[in-house]
Amino acid sequence: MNVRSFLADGKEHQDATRRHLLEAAGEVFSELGFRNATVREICHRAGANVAAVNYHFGDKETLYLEVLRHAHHKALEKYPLLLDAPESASPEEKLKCFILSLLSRIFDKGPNSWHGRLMSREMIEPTHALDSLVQERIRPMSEVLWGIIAEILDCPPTDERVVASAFSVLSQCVFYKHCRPCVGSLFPGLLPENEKGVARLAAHITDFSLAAMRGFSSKNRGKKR
Amino acid sequence: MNVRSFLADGKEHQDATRRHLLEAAGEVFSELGFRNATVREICHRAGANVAAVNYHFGDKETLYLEVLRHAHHKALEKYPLLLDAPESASPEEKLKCFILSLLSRIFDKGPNSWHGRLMSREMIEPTHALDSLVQERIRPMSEVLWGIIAEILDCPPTDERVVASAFSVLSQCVFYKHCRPCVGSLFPGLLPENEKGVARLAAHITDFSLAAMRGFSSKNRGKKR
DNA sequence: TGACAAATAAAACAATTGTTTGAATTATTT
DNA sequence: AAATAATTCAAACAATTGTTTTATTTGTCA
Repeated sequence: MNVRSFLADGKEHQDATRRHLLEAAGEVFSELGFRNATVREICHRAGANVAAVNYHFGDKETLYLEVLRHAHHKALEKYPLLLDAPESASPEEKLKCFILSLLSRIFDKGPNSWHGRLMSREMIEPTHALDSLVQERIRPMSEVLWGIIAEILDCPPTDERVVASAFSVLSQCVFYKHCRPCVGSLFPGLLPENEKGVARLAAHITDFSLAAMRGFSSKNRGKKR
Repeated sequence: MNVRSFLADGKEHQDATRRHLLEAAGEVFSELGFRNATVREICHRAGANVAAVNYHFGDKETLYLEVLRHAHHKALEKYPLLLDAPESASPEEKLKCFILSLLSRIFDKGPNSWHGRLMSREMIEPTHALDSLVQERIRPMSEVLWGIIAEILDCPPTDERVVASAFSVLSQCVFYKHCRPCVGSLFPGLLPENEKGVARLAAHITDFSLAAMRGFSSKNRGKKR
């Protein structure tokens, strides 16, 4: 069938429709979810024929998998897990960077803003792709977070309080995305509209979580250190 | 068309198919969402003909609205906002009850377990019904929570930290439901499987949030009291 | 019991959607 | 330039789904 992907050597001007399909599909999938997105709408936005998806990707599901992979790659390329935090930074500083990076990915605007939305949607309404998404993307991210929190709590990373606290941090980050219509209807002022808003939200979540964990680790006092 | 709903006086044995449709629709809608749920599957589970939905409710969307109303009524009937907490309880105790009640509604098992799932789904993938859901159900709930947190933080209930902290509490509660497949794949031990698991999760969220807010309010020290 | 309304059932309708087909067009190679 | 492969396109197919229609059954009341 399509052999060009195996020998794409500088011929980026080729595969134009394929790339257009990936971009359009990313938008449509992130807006409507896998099942509600229609191949016709995707092809329309890509300026391609209805048969283009099946010709270039085989079927709708394979296209979706390719879109997820593409988004994963692009999102982490733009926002590394800890942004520009140096290895020597304190765990508190790293946590702040982690939260800001995650929120930035989730609330990214611009032509790639659908990356975060697609990931959020996959977490809520999982397809067959969830397993690999968790293994390749979410687990490594979680392990970084576990490491940071273990340092803050002064616990081994496998301690249940570490995992629970990590989920508490993550939950606050994804909440504003998952429940955006709800939050917007309830208290519009808290929804971040720009980079400044994202930073403000990140600051709150960081403060809240650090205060919580300081309270936790104060119970440990005397056990370690 | 159907006039029995206006004069249903003790004739509960009537409207059997109507009730069966409501129950079946609740299950199917909560499992698949509004658009992915099919009238045929609902009618099949209700043991009714395909035309039953249109005969008894007019169309699929009206059925969905009726199901939401039904679920709202039943869920709050079973789990009041603060459970059995007395009016004189401390705000910390009230917060604990609030969180346990919310989690109980979300993770309720049994024949009515779809109530919480349906609400969660409506928050994530809203239909036209979201507005009334927020006004009738979520806003009153939030105002109770704001009041509790305002007491804990010793702030006026309109303070931005109160609203942000309330969202931090809510986010932790809904996270395990919204991201259940993800959490299960990442760390299965934390997903509550029974009443005891729900209580344990509620305890963690309460501890975490109270510790966070104690840290917050300590910054206020000297300003009030 | 018989007339009338309510409820149910089977079938069909109309719209949507993923996919396939086969011809036409474009690009690449010999 | 001719031949071959790759791509695009219009049309149609097959399956699904919300809704409607029409006939039949059930229940109620005079």
